[in-house]
Amino acid sequence: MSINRVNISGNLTRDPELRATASGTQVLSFGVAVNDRRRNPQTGDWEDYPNFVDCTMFGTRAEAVSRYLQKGSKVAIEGKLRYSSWERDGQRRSKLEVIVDEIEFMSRGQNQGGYSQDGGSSYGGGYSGGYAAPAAQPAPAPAPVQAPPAVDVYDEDIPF
Amino acid sequence: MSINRVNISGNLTRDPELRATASGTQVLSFGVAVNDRRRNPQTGDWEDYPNFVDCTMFGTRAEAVSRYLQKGSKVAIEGKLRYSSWERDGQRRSKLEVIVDEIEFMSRGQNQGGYSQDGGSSYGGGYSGGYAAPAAQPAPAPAPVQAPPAVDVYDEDIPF
Amino acid sequence: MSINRVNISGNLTRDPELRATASGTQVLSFGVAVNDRRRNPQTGDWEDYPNFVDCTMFGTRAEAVSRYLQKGSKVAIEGKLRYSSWERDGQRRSKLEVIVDEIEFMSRGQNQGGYSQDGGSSYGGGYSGGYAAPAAQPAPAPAPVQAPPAVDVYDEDIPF
Amino acid sequence: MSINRVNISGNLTRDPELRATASGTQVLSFGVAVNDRRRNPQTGDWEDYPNFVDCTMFGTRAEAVSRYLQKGSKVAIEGKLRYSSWERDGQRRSKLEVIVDEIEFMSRGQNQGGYSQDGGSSYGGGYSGGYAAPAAQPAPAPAPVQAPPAVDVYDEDIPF
DNA sequence: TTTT
DNA sequence: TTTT
Repeated sequence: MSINRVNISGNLTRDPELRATASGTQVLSFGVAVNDRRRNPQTGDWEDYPNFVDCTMFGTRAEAVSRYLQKGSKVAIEGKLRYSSWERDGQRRSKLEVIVDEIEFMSRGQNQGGYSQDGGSSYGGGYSGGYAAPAAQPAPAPAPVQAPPAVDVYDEDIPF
Repeated sequence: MSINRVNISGNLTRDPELRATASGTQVLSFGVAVNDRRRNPQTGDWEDYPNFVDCTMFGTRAEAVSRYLQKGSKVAIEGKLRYSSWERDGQRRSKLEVIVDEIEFMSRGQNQGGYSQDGGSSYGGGYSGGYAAPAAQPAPAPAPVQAPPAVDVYDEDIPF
Repeated sequence: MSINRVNISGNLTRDPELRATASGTQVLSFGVAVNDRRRNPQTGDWEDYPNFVDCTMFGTRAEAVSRYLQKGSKVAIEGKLRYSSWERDGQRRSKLEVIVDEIEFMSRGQNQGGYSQDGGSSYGGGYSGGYAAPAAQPAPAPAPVQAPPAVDVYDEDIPF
Repeated sequence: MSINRVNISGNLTRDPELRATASGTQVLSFGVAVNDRRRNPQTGDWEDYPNFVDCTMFGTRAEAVSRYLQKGSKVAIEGKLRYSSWERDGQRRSKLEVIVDEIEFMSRGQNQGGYSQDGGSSYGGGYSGGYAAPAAQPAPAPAPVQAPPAVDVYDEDIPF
């Protein structure tokens, strides 16, 4: 009954892969980049140092979740550390990964459009709950628009 | 040297309030509703049971963060539990709240528009990083749009 | 599917209470003091500021766990925040507590040895595993003994 | 501004190693075995499956902490995941480890007293606080004593 | 092997 | 490379 708890947030580094064990358990694998915002000592600029974390999710939710994730999706994850080791070419190898207990969708992922707006309504197609349209269900093409003003934030030296 | 760690996600239940202590430290207060998705035993429907958590954030980041938050904003928070007690009308009162160490923006909140799109580009003005336009900086009114198809998810009995 | 996670460590502020719901579910209640070690601005001494956290544990483990806990026991706990509210004397009251998912025993509790000494050794009696004899299995009264040499630590200004 | 949080408990798999960077920062390295208690599907017995986690701690506390730890010591740790990668023999290698923010001592470790007795008490020497005598300050050999009754716990099928 |  |  050790304590073994991980909470991370970040972006998928690749599309998730879904497979099944011999006994039929669904297994979803994906990588998450958990960024550390640090100032580069040379340039003085804020930079993201990624921590690449392999994640695995089991069970019926694995299949369901897989439809909402793709490379670039932002997620918050709760899970446990799991160590495994094996031998390759006479060399001992090991890895530490995260077994996912909970996952929350923080973006609607690539190509999922839909951040659409109703003229003036308070919540334009707002994203407000951890749910998202399946990646497979494309939204109608939205109108052109500029990139979000994230730069402002850097200008203000606020590296949350 | 105790362990004291909280990780929660949820939506602001009210606009945040910014004040300062006598010594000038900024203090930001807000409430977060952390929903438990449970099936209603009566109806069999999935329902959200809210856990209302008071949050307090100190320091220079408090002021910066305040500009990105409003009622309804979705956030992920990391912090510590803090207990306080006082007397009112001869009655002992106490509360448990969360002192915020980290906060991540998961939505662009109410009235922050801006999820604008570039016709066909992969990421329509997407929200992709925990940054958002200040609430005080209104976006031009966007075109009307349907609500997101969150219902699909319920239809499939997937209560993440 | 919000994130809702708490990890704390501390000492029981009272003996745990075990009861059962109408439907027979076991419910264990106890308080935990999670100490913040801070320097007193007046005296400059390290002092413990307690955060009193109410904890509740459900299910068959509740009964099992109850036998290992008593006032003073040190524990590490993993759980979730749960909010509840009610009315008393026409006044709205609410509380935030921790629903326990995991508990780890960090001490053998009160009356179970009492900082006793073997002639001269600095610390009579190791503790090394997270398990302990049930509180219900009383140990013979130990001999009086001095306080533990925790002072050494303070002498070195190490306030973990 | 990502969330990156780890809470684990377990035993040191080796004595910690203290070194310093070129710039003089202290660095403490140690391994922690975080056990999963699972039933062996073959035998039906409860068994510990270890997750080996490398931990690194920086700064002045690293040196202080090193004196309280040794192989076998039980600790609770709070920290962050950190990824690093390098090349060896033309092969890309990487690792995921935990950067320690907080550490709490849960045992007095191996060779630090050893279940010694004060005349008659069952368990000589309580442990109640997260502090311990430095490893460097050896205790006189304690009297023989029975093993702790951890077996009781297994007998009752309670695998906390 | 890598995301924003 | 491994702890209890």
